[in-house]
Amino acid sequence: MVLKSQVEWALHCCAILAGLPEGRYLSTKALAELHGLPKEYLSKALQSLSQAGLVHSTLGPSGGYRLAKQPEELTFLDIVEAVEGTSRTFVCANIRANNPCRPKGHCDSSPCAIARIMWEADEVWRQKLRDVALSDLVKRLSRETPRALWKDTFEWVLNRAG
Amino acid sequence: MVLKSQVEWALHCCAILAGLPEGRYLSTKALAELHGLPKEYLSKALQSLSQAGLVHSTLGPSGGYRLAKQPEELTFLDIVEAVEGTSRTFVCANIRANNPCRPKGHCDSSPCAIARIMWEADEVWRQKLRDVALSDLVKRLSRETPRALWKDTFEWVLNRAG
DNA sequence: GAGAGACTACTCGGATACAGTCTGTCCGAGTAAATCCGG
DNA sequence: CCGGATTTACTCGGACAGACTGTATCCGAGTAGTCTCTC
Repeated sequence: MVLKSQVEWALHCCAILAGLPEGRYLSTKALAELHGLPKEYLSKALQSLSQAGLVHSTLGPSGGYRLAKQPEELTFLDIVEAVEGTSRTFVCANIRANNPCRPKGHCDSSPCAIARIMWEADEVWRQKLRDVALSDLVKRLSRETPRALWKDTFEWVLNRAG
Repeated sequence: MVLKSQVEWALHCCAILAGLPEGRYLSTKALAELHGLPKEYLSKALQSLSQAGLVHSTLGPSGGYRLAKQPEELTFLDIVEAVEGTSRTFVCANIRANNPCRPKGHCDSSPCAIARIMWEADEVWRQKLRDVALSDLVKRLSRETPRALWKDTFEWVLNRAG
């Protein structure tokens, strides 16, 4: 059970988009080159973000993507769920219903205890991701990235931004 | 990103095995019939538990599986990791290294901030699963399952146990 | 110089392969119980 | 009747296919800005 690589890509792209000046757009091509990723496939991840309403897109030359909200209002969970889907990581097939000792017509009043425990764990995972805003990520990255590289990168981005 | 169905099966099987008297074994066939599962495939889940050292197996007639430890010493995480593997749910491809602005020979001192955040979330998920022992599950199940069904089930199991 | 039409660059979506994993099945190796045979 | 060797029945464990999802690529349709050509 591993998250798709698109999750990582989407997070990196959002971090870049968060540093984009208001009103500017950055194309899939630029994002793909910046991260060394296949453009066509990366576009699928960005489409997911777009469909989830996290980013806004514009067509035509100098088109591309920008964030649809402020970085403070976007959480890790928003991005992860946009790509990975919102369904829980544990699905309960309710196999207890197959117990041959079970009286016919017996109906379970509540979900299986196993499922509830697994869902609780799933929920703390999601909560942890909800607690981190995109702005927090940008702060961390700017602190940990060498000053020169950070500056060069955003110069590069601005040259490519429409 | 969804856990395999074998995880659910393994948890249910361990709950049954936890109710088995000391020294008795229960076969894959019995566990499969009890849960309405394909015997051959369920055996793969049990093999995983066996390889992880969570259960002990015996061959021959009246052979099968029993827990290798006390239910208090087995956690949800043990069982989940035995089936699903211990690797993290987020893998970092370190795509920041592909940044064309990066000076040659630059070496990252620490893992990417994105990976660290994702790994923290992964860790709280695991911790939540670590906090629940198999004995806790059995307690919950015995409380929530109708008395008669609970009794009949273990009678059925004891008749099949070698 | 201004406006209309053609052109270009980009996004978006669908169609199409390829690979890896999950699901499911089969058969062989090995063992414990049961049986058989000799004493 | 008893004990040991043999047979048998049953188990686990690994090897072997099919289905599904994730990964990756390509191409066409639609759009907005740009360019060109005409008046």
